[in-house]
Amino acid sequence: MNTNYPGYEQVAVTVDLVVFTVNDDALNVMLVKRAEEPFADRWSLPGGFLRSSESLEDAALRVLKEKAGVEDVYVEQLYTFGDLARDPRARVITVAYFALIPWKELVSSPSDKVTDLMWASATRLPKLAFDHREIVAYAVQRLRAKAGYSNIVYALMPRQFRLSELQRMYEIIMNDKLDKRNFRKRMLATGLLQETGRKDVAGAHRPAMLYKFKKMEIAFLD
Amino acid sequence: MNTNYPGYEQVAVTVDLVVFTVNDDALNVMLVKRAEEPFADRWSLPGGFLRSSESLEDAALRVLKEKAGVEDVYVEQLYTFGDLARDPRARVITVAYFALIPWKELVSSPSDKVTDLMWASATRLPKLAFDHREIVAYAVQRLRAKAGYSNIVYALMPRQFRLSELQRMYEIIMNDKLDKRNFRKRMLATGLLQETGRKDVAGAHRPAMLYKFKKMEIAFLD
DNA sequence: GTAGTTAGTGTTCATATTACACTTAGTATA
DNA sequence: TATACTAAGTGTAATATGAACACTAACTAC
Repeated sequence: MNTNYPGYEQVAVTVDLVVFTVNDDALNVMLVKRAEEPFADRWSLPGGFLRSSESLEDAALRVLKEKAGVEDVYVEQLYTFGDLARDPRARVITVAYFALIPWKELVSSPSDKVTDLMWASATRLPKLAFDHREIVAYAVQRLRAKAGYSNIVYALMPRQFRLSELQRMYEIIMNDKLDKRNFRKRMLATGLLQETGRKDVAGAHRPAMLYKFKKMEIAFLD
Repeated sequence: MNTNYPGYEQVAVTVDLVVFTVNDDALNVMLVKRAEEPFADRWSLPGGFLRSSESLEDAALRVLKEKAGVEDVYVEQLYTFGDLARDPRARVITVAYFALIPWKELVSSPSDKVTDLMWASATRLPKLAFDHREIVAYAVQRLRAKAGYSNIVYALMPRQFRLSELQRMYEIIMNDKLDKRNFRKRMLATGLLQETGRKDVAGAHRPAMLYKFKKMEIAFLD
């Protein structure tokens, strides 16, 4: 790079991802096992160095594709962590992103090739490398806040779903029980849901109407 | 730095500040005139390169002290901008912060020495260097959102103030007119305000009670 | 055909938000 | 010293919002 700038000192930049999915009644975070020092063999967030030929967002999408094998999912910049001691070897700042992926998109993805990958409950994380525990905590906080005032939860749902599944999603993320009637009233009042006309016939009980989102955009509510 | 890391490529990191103050019935942003290329003589946000010996937050505070001559003001990380083309000379990503400073703290500060400095209305900015216009727009959006659900506006107020001044501050930031009675009811209901017992006697009218904040911390409301 | 399971539906009550107009306490000046 | 001027300060009624709450419907399994 051009080093004409005065005051320039070398700092490395990485991009780390907090990839959320909901499965097994829990909010799960994607972790990868580090192969190299520092923190070899320790679980960590998927990430990588920013290349000089790609934007931050491009880097985040690249990591997401490499590690999770997915594209076209919800990604948002979270925060930039730059404490001096966060990497014991060198000065590295990391731009953290978070991503939301419906579980169904993951089981069909080619990420099975990656062996040193796990999904850990966001509330029961193993020891993580660097300051990644702090990054996850921040991401959970952001996700909960946004679930409260936007329809961001959409990004975790499959294409069609029962209202009870949508309610369960909210309950898992917010870690709270919701009233069925009030929930349905509120959701339908947004005008963002559409009946598909199809019913799901799973189980020994009354079939449920399947819904989908009219648009996939994330919007502020109220 | 240690370059053992695989995949590392050189990227420079700067910190830029969107410093807000309210004066003259307008939300103003601090601008400095660039001395050097690129964008020499163009107005820009105050900023500087991240030094390898300081954290991101330290860098933001350093810039704030150098350019605005203030310490102990509200500072919050805004967003990190990293498009490829944002700096025509080299690959530079910038971690943007925004700061809130009561106007009264500025007039008494030694920043008068800095000559190439101006305060521009956030809605009537001159042409800015780099992608700084976009950064300001993002900061305004964040400030407005936070004014709606937190007491962040406190950070723009002097130590003592009339309720009508506080109302005016909200009106300027939100660009909206508020009802006097409802505003006072709501503010007093938060329990965060305290009468000082002193009245301000400015002008040919009934004197107003002066209030102060019980704590300076920024809190979420409701 | 009976038991089991989830889907689906309205109303009431409490709380929060909005709209709205007059009196009070001071200064300036005729 | 009375009158005009200005901003401070105050309450209530109407409306909208959010919370609590229980039964019937539709299907499968046995």
